[in-house]
Amino acid sequence: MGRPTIIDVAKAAGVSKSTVSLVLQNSPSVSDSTRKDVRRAMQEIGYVYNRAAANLRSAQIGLVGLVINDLKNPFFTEFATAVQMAISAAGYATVVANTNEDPALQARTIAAMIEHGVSGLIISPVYGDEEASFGQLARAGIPAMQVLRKVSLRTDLFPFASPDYAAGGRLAAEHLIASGARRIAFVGGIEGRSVTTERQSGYLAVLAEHGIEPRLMPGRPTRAFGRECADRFIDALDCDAAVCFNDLVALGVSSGFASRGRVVGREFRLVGFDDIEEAAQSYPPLTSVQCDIARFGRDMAATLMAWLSAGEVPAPENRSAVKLVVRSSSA
Amino acid sequence: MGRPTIIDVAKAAGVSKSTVSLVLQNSPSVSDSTRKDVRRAMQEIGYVYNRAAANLRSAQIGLVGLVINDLKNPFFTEFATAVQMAISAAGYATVVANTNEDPALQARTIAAMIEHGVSGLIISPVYGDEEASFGQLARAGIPAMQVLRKVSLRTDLFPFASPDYAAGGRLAAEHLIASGARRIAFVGGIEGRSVTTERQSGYLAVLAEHGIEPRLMPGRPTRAFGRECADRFIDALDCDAAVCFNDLVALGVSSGFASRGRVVGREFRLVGFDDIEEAAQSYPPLTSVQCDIARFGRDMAATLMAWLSAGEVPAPENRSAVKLVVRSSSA
DNA sequence: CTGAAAGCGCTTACAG
DNA sequence: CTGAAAGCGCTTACAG
Repeated sequence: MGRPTIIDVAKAAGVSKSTVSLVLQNSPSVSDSTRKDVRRAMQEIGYVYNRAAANLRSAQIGLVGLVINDLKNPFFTEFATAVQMAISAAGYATVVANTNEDPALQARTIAAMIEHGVSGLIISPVYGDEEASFGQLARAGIPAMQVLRKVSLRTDLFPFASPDYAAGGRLAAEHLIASGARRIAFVGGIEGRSVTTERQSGYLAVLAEHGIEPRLMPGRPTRAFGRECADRFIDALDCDAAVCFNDLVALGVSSGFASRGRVVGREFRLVGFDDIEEAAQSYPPLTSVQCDIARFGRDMAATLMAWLSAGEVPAPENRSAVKLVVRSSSA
Repeated sequence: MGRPTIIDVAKAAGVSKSTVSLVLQNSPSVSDSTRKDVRRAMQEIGYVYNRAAANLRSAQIGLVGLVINDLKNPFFTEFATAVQMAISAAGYATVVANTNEDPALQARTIAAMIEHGVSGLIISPVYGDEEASFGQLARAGIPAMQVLRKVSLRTDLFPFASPDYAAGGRLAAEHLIASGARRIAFVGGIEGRSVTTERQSGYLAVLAEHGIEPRLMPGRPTRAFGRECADRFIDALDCDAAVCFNDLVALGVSSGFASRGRVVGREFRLVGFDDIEEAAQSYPPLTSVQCDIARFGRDMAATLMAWLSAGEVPAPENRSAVKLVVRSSSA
């Protein structure tokens, strides 16, 4: 016989199904006693609201898509959980998917989310083939924000927001120079990608101002790459400090130093980027550019909600402030 | 005018809407030329399938809920991404939510997912008030698996699966004894919780067999607690080894030792639990009980799919094999 | 304050 | 192989 419907509730309560529907929507035009009867009937027969049926008739609201390029990276995990919890607190549900840096998977994921009727999306996109993913959204006319990485240039359609990476690069480099470092490398980040370019740009600008030669060591944003670089610093390169593309690389450098019996700090100053939770917990504690990613996630959720419910289109580009948290890895 | 519907497609292609529906379902009873006409019409007018409407009429399939107690913990992150990607590969969508160890939030989350019409759920539950969460599922008759933590005892309704924690505790303790350790602590895990009890039980059994006095140091499953314990080991306690509740605690102990200028290994042997990715990358590399959580996640996805689509009810309780990965933190 | 009717975009028998 | 009709569980005007 399946789940009870509003018709079953109406029968049990002795009213019409319209009245039940009004109760469901907390309409003020239902008398208190009727409301109570209906609510009781729902309890008794175990009624559950069918949101899909409701959405079919009325405007589609209530489902938001969250598409993340690498959900296993703690920086993105923290972002995604903050967004999801804020959206859920606002009464929306979230479909989350990890696209694993795979453009084809991202395109399929977005197609599936559109079919499932999401009202809007927040996308931390993969690099590559943006047309396959963003083209569908443009045609469907679904509000979508791109965050953390600017991949589509159509920021009129897909407003972009991220922490101010360039400013973070500046802060890191200035701090190292102020601490006395002079031979400063920039470690990690895949060449040509927007986030890499931006994080490097602040570093490059500061070094140029001080007449210091930059040393770029591009590479994957992983602990493993950081460990490799630690060996290069110890065996071959003449550096006294490094700004890392992210904290994972920095933690890799730090652990590489440890495995060679050395400790980053005064002799080799190290700065990470993102300030993931682990940065403060590792030994030595890691100096890092703090993006306050949980707060950023909550802001993005609020921005999308305002877009969906009040039609407030976000600014095409928005950069949030960052700051440097100094710990003993650089002092 | 809104999005095009199958009626618009039917008009554009010059067929009835039933035929369009059959094309959508890849029914063999539509001629190839008709199918082509219909597909072309869909392209031209920018039709997108409305899955909610389809589900309303046919059996509800296609949406699976994934409810996770602490999505920021890398162990659960790795589990959740494995499940989500396997489910998505099977053509289902996933609604994911982090319940943040909050029973009330878990109950609200599950209620919302039921309203959104999930066909089934995979739940790594929070401890406490299980009736509020599982009661709804029982009444709604929705297939749901509890994984990683056994919270509801109704395993007939909510089949339970997890790695074999007790066996993991055994392996860890046996390895330490075989390596020569004699004063072995068990560090972390909140007292009385099922996972703690199980992980401790293997350790306790092995120590009893060898006539060794156990030393339980219960506590939060975090890096911070691990660091605290490192100080206690160095300053006060007479121990030569520890089995940790999870890798986070173990990494905390290891980093606590490092901050005191010492390195875990021969002088103090350390074993973690879960074998998260970081275990192999940290210094010194961490010996850990490997649960192969990604594979476990894919298995759970397959089990739920089989339940939903073929009615194969999972066994009430299932434990998957674990193994010990020995690295230098214990040798 | 409440009821009867139409409709949201699909699928599902049932004819032809 | 294709079409006309009913129905999935709601909401939305419109009467009363």
